[in-house]
Amino acid sequence: MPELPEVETIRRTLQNGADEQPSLLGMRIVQAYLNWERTLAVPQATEFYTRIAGQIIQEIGRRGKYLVFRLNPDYLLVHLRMSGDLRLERQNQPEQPHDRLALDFDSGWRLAFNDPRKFGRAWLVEDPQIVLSGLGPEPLGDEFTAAWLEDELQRRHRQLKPLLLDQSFIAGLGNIYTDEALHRARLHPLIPADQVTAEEAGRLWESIRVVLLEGIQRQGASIDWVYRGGDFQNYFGVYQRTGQPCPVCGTPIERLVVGQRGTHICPNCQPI
DNA sequence: ACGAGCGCCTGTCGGC
DNA sequence: TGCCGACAGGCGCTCG
Repeated sequence: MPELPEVETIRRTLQNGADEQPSLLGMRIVQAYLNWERTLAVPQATEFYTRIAGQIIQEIGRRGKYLVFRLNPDYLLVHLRMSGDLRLERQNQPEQPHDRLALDFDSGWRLAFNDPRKFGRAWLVEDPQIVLSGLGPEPLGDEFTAAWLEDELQRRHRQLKPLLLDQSFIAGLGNIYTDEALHRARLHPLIPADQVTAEEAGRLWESIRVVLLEGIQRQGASIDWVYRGGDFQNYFGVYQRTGQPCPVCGTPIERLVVGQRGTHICPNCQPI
């Protein structure tokens, strides 16, 4: 379930707490568990256990689709990939199927990293830049301006959709929000970046931000069996709406494959 | 530089 | 009912 709005929703919940759960801030890690070795990218499991014990959650940040837990002195980074999720629960709760990694705190709470498909990863590092250095700008940050986007598009010849999905170009967009942003901007996913006009680039810039902000406002999208409580899925214009009418013009939504990813467009609003 | 293909994994769904 | 392929919110790697 992880694109920028979903990861941001998880970050806010862990940082601020929610109805039935406290904020993680200030909690001290007393023990770590690893059920699937490959979930931990670095360091080795034995070093991980001894190094993370005793560290305290100082801050919970986000960069692109990465959650960044500032400890002391290390950083714990988590990427949920396709099916990852984080659960905060009491330590007397039973382990769930597909729990891959867990942290027990001095408060009696446990943070569990559940990930059926095992694509998710965690890193314990001194410096988060070791993991994050290749990422492009934050689409909701100050660096990401319409002028920047227009300029960068002019310098590339890639198809729009694979370019927007490239985390080294912009950090945080995934399949859902890319399809939604392109639809809102009335741009076909296969258009070469350098053929996008200044006006179209401005539309795309605005669309990316609006779609991400709406996703965050609706606490993300909940799809399939991975449910988190967000309801942005009820407001999709094109994503997973093949055959249904475009909310703008009523034309049936079409599905195509772009860069091996299922892609949804309105053929009327998004001509090639 | 860029795109296609594939690997990593498990689960769900639709068609036969 | 059971089997089988297609597909899934991601990304890193090869190979042209």
